[in-house]
Amino acid sequence: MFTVENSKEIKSMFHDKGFKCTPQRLAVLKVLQDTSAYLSINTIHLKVKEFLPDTGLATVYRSLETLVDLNLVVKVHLEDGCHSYVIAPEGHRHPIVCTDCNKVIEFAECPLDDLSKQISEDTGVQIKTHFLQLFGKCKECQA
Amino acid sequence: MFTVENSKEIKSMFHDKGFKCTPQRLAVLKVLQDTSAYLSINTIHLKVKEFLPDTGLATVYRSLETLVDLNLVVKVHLEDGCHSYVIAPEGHRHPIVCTDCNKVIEFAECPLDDLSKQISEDTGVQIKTHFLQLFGKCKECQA
DNA sequence: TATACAATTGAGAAACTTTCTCAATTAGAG
DNA sequence: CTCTAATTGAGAAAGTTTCTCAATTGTATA
Repeated sequence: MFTVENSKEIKSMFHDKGFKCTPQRLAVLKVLQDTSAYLSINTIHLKVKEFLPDTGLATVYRSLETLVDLNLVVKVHLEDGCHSYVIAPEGHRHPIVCTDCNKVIEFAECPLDDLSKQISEDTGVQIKTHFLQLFGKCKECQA
Repeated sequence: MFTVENSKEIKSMFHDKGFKCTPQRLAVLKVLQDTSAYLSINTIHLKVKEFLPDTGLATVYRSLETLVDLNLVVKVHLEDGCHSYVIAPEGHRHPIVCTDCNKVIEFAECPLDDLSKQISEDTGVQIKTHFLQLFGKCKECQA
């Protein structure tokens, strides 16, 4: 059977929410853990089938939904096209996406935390969440 | 025939890029101008057909592509689901989307302009663009 | 104003993405 | 080990987006 790193922790995360810890779900998680880049559903499906050849596409959709629910994975938007997924960053961070290789680099600061209160006062809108992605060219792709 | 506000300016924007100024394209633009909320393709199609009943769905797709190319319209992502459109804000601004009524409120400051250089230095990534949306509850929906 | 041409349109087909259905399987509690 | 409910795979169905092509239309030019 197939395992991911820290599988005990992950197992209890599944159980805490009443989800079963299935090989398919772990495979989807592992694929994303091993990549740290935005992957489309189809790419994830292909990579999962290297481990578990019988995995159906619908299961990949369902597994991703579950993993997002557990905050282990984030659903993201690329500039053209939607519905890609990446392993969730720890804490409150935002990704920089390399437009050449799709790799994700995180940066620590969130400039919105301070600004949100200011904006709430200025506009009267109760700010609840925000969505921020940066796009650029990573070191390797510059070379 | 159907006109939008500032139609001369808009007409020359089309011509400058070699696009024709068609009633369908103006209708799509007008629908978005009159709403200032994120609208899905289907909603836009319905509203356009109130003016031009024969407009096909494919034309709405194509018109939106053209309007995005002209920077008159922005393609955006809502929290669940994709591919909605809104009239482009002037200058470099980001939207606050009301999660109750989908209305868009803009705020002037872009916190990323200053931060981008800092992040480029820290991470070695050449930051090219960024994507930022805030979500909250607008004044009216709070009442 | 009339003409010619290339861009645009509508309609439906086609491609692609996502969700649903259901019988068979399986994880996990007892 | 057994039982049960959750999960799975497969394909159908639904939904979204793009493509094709003949007919139409905006506009540059005369």
